[in-house]
Amino acid sequence: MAAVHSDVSPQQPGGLVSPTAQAAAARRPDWRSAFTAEEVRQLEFDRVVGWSSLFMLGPFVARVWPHLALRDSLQYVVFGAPVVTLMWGVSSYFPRAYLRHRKQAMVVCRLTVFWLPVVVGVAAFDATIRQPVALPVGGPFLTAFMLFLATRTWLMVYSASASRLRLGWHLAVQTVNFVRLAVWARQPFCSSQLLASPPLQRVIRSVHELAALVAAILLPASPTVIPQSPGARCQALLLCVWALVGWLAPTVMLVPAKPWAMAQLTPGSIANLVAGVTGQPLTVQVLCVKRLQNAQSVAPERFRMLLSDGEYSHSCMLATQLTELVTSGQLKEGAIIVLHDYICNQVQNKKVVIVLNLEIVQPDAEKVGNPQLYDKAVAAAAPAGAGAPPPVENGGAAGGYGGPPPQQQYGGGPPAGGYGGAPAGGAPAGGYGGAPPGGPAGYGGGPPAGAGGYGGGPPAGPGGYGGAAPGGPYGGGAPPAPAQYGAPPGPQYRGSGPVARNEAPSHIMPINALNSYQNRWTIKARVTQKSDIRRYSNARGEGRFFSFDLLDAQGGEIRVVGWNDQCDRWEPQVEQGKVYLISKCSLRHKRGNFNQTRHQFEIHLENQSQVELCPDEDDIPQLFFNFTKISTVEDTPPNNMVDLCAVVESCMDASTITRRDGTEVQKRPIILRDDSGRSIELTLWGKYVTESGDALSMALQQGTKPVVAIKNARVGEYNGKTLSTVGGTSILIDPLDVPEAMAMRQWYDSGGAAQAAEPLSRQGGGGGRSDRRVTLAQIKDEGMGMGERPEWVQVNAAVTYLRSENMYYPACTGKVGDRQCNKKLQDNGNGGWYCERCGGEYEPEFRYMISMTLSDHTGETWATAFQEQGLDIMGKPALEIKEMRDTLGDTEFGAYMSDLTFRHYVFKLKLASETYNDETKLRVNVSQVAPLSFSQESKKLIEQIGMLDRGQDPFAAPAPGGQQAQQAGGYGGGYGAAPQQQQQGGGYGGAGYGGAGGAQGGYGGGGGPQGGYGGGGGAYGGAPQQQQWGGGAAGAGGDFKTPPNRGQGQGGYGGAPGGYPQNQNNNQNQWGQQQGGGGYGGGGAGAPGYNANPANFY
DNA sequence: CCCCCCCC
Repeated sequence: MAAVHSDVSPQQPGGLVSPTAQAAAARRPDWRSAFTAEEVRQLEFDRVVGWSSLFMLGPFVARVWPHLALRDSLQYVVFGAPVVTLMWGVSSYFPRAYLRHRKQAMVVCRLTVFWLPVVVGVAAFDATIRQPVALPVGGPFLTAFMLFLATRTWLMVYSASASRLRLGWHLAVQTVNFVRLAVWARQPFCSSQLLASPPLQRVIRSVHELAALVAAILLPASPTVIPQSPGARCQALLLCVWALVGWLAPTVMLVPAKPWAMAQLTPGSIANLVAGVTGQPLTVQVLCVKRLQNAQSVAPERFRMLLSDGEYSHSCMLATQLTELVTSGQLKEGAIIVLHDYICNQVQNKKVVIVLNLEIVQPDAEKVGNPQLYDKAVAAAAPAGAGAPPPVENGGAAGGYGGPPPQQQYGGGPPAGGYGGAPAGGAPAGGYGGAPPGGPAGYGGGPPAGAGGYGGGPPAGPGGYGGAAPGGPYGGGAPPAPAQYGAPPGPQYRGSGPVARNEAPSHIMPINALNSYQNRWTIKARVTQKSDIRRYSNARGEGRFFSFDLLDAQGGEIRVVGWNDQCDRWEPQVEQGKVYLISKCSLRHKRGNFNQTRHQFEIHLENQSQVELCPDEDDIPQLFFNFTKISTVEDTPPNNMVDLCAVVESCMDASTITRRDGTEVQKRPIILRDDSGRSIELTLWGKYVTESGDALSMALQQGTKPVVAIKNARVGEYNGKTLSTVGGTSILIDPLDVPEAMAMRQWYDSGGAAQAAEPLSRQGGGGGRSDRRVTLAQIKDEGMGMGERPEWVQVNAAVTYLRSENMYYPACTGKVGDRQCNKKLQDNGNGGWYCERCGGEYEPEFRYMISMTLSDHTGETWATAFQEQGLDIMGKPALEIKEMRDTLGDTEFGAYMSDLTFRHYVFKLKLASETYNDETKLRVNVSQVAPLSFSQESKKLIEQIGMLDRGQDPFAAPAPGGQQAQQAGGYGGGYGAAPQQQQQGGGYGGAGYGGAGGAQGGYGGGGGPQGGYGGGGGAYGGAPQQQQWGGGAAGAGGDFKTPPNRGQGQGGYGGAPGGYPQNQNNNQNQWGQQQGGGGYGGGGAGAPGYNANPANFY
């Protein structure tokens, strides 16, 4: 029985109860007696619902909490806690107060309820699903999740409006929710690459925010309206619809992300490619892959592909950074690929398309259709004045996701509302971001009536976004020459009207599109790493330089180098982490192993170069990671760079190392482990010891094992595999915005810590030392050091004998290179010392070379200690020992020496084989002497005992490190994963085609997060089966059931006007021009393009 | 215009 609640007067909370009963109730613990049976029923009901909600919300909150930004958390606390408390909590503890304050509570609830889905749902949930683990069940699972969340919201809204639902209904929903939670809690995270895309997240957020706003405005503000009334119910229902729609929209978009991409080739792709229409991912088939014959032998290997959209084909170049896709066999003939990023350059009357980023959807497929070469088709068609395919704006905003099928007859003039893109702007939502008021009028009206059709001309498109787009280029029949744009206009251009004016800013190019065909460019990027000034001197003289690495919003990386004067000029100005506009520099092929960026070029600063600080852009990630698991480092050749996300298991003490040139450097090894079941040693060098090492060891001392995200750690081969920091290494400790780090934390805290980790760096049984701890007997038994390479081990042993003969020698102080010669000098009899190696007389330095025996409980060995270690053992410089020996008597000196024996140390020994007189023997050199640390030794023993307990052999030799060298994946997956494309879409859409900026609109930087993905509440759907352009009107509120099938020409996807974000400076006139210029379609969907693992962006 | 990534 629903809705029995009647308003209770605040003045008479117990009005229905007699004073006697009230007094009795105050004395008695049972509060029920203070109320009527009806009230008691209501209160009992509220209590049950309240507690079950709390119980359910609790685990959810606990789970998403770590993923919430502070702002979101605060919102949750501010809005979420009161609603739960007021609505239900109070009713349990203070029923009377609850009744008295019920009205006020309802007001708070009502407001809060609008926020809850926004806060908990969008922020928290999006945060959790940014984890790029792609579960096969992700889609359906998310759908289920969304449904139930929506249902729950529904109930809350309903209740908040003073309506009542049967307890049974609540309980049923809660039960299902419990089940759902139980299932969900078992999954690492749900994931969808599509839903995880930043633009889509922004869109979803915007939808919710707008919906919340609308709901808040529509609902009456006075609490008196809230109690039972048909109006209140109606509002409640409206809210429920909103909740459902808000949640379902992303869900529906999510599920078919992949199937869409695979559905079929994008019609008109080739025409678009050649026309240089970018902004939408194009699904095409690779018909042929050929290596380019290159005149220069040094030039990198390049490939050419014949791409087909099923109807036409065109030859395109593959960017060299994608070469590996071909050489590794991933990209081959027949493959269905999605082009995410490409550029088209006019080179000597030929259109050269370079594919910068692609995704392989299907590695192998039957040839689709019978495509003809596009160039030939155009040539044949042009004279005839018909037939050649115009560039097709797929996913034109209103024009529908699939865009018109190429076979569509344009010539006959568009149907009413035709490609004018349907009044997309007319979507009620009006563009959630609060699209410019002029929006609908601007381009909604479709093409001018007099257009007389689209003219049937060959590619008319390019004229559009060149921006010149004079009113109505179509209709006239003569298409404007395709604009030479080379570089797509950047986000700056979006919606800013024609750009053929003088104040046109220079092109902001995606870094990945920089190429040697184009020298007027500007890039906008963040400095992710900056080097120190380095000085060098070589045959050509002395010089200095510095460099910094850039990352832009599309994930492109490139290094900038400044030499000499430019170094002096820019080094002080460029700051790590800041965003700059950079232009007028030169591009060179990158050389050498020092540049870890994924770009084939390097930017060099010149006299006229501009490096201009910009306000920060959230769109530009701080760092770009391409994480690998520790286990894969085993097969990574030395000197490769890897990015790792791992738990810091332990952190050793810092020590100072003397380099060969005598300079000193700090070193601090740490042990990393991850969920691949392996661990590895990472040596922090130099500044990393203090910058990161100190924080890490502090955290470890406090008992937490930090998670680190590391970019550019260098793989080394020493006792298995090790890692080192280099100048370009970045270490983030417990980064909140790196989902992988969150997942790693989650893994570690939920059982990962207890899992065994097999070390990739061969090392002792723990205690954090990097060399294996052995006994002297083991050295002999296992034949250590008898292989080709020396081995380093540690032993806990005592010096049992120090041979005093020849324990020091006169060493040559001459220089060999930058090191001291140290060869033994010959006494030439006249007080001089002669060096055979240096060929002259040198001052001697007495240095140690001590032969001694070491013993432990298992055996004994001879070993040699040189200068530094000798000093540690003898406690005095060799010269002093020499003087003692020369002056003291044998007995006294012998007593001094024997006093030095039977002291216990932890020795680091270098074991190597040595062949002398055809006899191969083990040579044992002491390379480090450390006094025994009893606590450390005890720890080690405890560990070893523990291993015995677990049935492991604490003395077992570790498995040899992987030796096989296999070229690491390099660009393959990682690169392809970067979402680089699309950025232009918004630009084109806005400027030229007059359509809404695509989803990408938001992506490109400058703004317009709302970039037109569909419009407000309902924009998504539409998808009526009409074969026309446009159809976008339907976008306003179509059904959400069926996603429009890409390529079938349904309208709808775009729907909304969103493309013109409000932060653009459009004025009405410009809109008008755009309408004229572009008219058809519009930017557009483009959503599927984002399934390119944007999770790598932070 | 071109630089070292360290140690046993």
